[in-house]
Amino acid sequence: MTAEKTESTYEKVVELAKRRGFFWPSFSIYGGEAGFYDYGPLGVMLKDNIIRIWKEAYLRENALLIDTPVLVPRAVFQASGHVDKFLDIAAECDKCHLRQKLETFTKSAGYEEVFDTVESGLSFVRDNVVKCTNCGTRITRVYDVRQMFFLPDQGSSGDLFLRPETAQGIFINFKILNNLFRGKLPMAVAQTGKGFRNEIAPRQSLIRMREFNMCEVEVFVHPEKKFWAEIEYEDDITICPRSSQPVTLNAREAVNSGIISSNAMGYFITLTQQILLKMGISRDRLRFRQHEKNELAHYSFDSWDAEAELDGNWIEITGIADRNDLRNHEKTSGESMSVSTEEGDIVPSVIEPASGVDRIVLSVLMHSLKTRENGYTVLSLPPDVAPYHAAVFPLMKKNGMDQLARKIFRSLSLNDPCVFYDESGSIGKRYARQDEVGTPYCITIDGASLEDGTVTIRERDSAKQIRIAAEELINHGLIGNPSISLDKFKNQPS
RNA sequence: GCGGGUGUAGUGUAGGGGUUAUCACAUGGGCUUCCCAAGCCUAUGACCCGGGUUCAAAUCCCGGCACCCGCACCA
Repeated sequence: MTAEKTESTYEKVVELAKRRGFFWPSFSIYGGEAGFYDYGPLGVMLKDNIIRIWKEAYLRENALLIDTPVLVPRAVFQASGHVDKFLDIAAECDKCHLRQKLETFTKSAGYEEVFDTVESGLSFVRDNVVKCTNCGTRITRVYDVRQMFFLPDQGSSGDLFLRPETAQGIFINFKILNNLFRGKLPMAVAQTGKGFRNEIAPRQSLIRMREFNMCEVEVFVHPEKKFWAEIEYEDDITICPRSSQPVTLNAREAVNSGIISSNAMGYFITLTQQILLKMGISRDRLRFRQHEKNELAHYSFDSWDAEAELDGNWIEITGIADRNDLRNHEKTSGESMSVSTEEGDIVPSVIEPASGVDRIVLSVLMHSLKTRENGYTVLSLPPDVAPYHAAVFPLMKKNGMDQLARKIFRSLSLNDPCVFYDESGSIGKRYARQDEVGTPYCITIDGASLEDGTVTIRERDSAKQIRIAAEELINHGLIGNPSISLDKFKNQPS
């Protein structure tokens, strides 16, 4: 009676995540709350590594970092358009209580209207007969579903909202930041932090959460040129332009041929690909897709999503949007957002690469999950993304091997705290436990170590090992140490 | 939000009105073991929550919550 079921990669990762401590549903002793997940010990380390890689990549672009509040007064999201546009106009059938977007009702009745406000929706259903798609009753009840959480009247000037994106914290500080940057353009400002969206139907663990981690950069460029820097990279990118077939080419070609609209857009699409690959996303399971016109957010007029393939579905993990927020804030606040250039005063345009950290964490785990021929699981994470860079084991807990192993562990962890010590169970069990959480190297102290100070170091993916002086590892570290590069393991026996 | 399915140790599961609630793996301790989840001994650990039916509910019914699938949604 048990149906034949192949476990999806998603299910394997969720099971592994709970069992080994990457992430699990929050608040579970009180029944849980949909859309919230806790990061466990290994998950925090993995997530922090992913954020670090992102941050380092943008520091190399001379980006400025900033950290602004999660709670934001109404005026900011009034100006950005979120208060008015970041909501769904919904309707409920009085008889069968079917609730869905008003537009879903009106479209199936043959109308093309789009609704921005409850008032426009109400007057439409007064003037036109719109029937329930389920039971045929006339629709009269229209209401709005806000996608921002908010705390009514908690601020000194009224309502406080939990930010749905970190970006506004950068825009409203534009003048201060640009002064710190000595008035130059182009300029990039980066922020990492939490965002909140009141998802109606949170799903798929880390993919759609109501509280989530984001990494956002606002790149301020000259509005006509939209130029950041020469695109030096020749990397092939899989590109899906709006309403046409996917092509593979590098960003410079794509910009020159007009497939990608600006230098800055092309530059940051390439940079995004490089960052995602470094984090452990698979090249052949990554593509960049341009938004259809009707898909664009209210603030954006061109947008490309980096999408990762997960169990056959393409999921957005980063969005690169062309937006124009400074003008809104200039208009609403009365503060000038213009910058003096040789061609006169201009209000910069914004190119925004924005990443969902949690979705990247899940994608990296799913893309890294491998199964050995013997059925055991290996997480093939990039060494500097893995929670632990190495594990140290005494081959056996006797003859002083454990004392020496602990000593070597101590020395290693002075320079690199991401090292794990384990002396329990058989050696094979310890290797397998580390494989499953992606630890790239296992260092074993054996009988010979006691004689000459060498240890064996086993590489995760090949399960092969070489012998090396412990001092070499202690002095030169684990990540990027050429004496333990992958080719050193190639010709070793299994 | 809608419809359907599922909820039993850390994980995966068996059972299905009265059981000391099955099994495996994992986990702790011990023995053994000089390199890949080995073996032996031993210990800990579970019926999602609330209400109802019943002499008796983990089991049946209702409600809630969570997860999964489909639809809708995804600024």
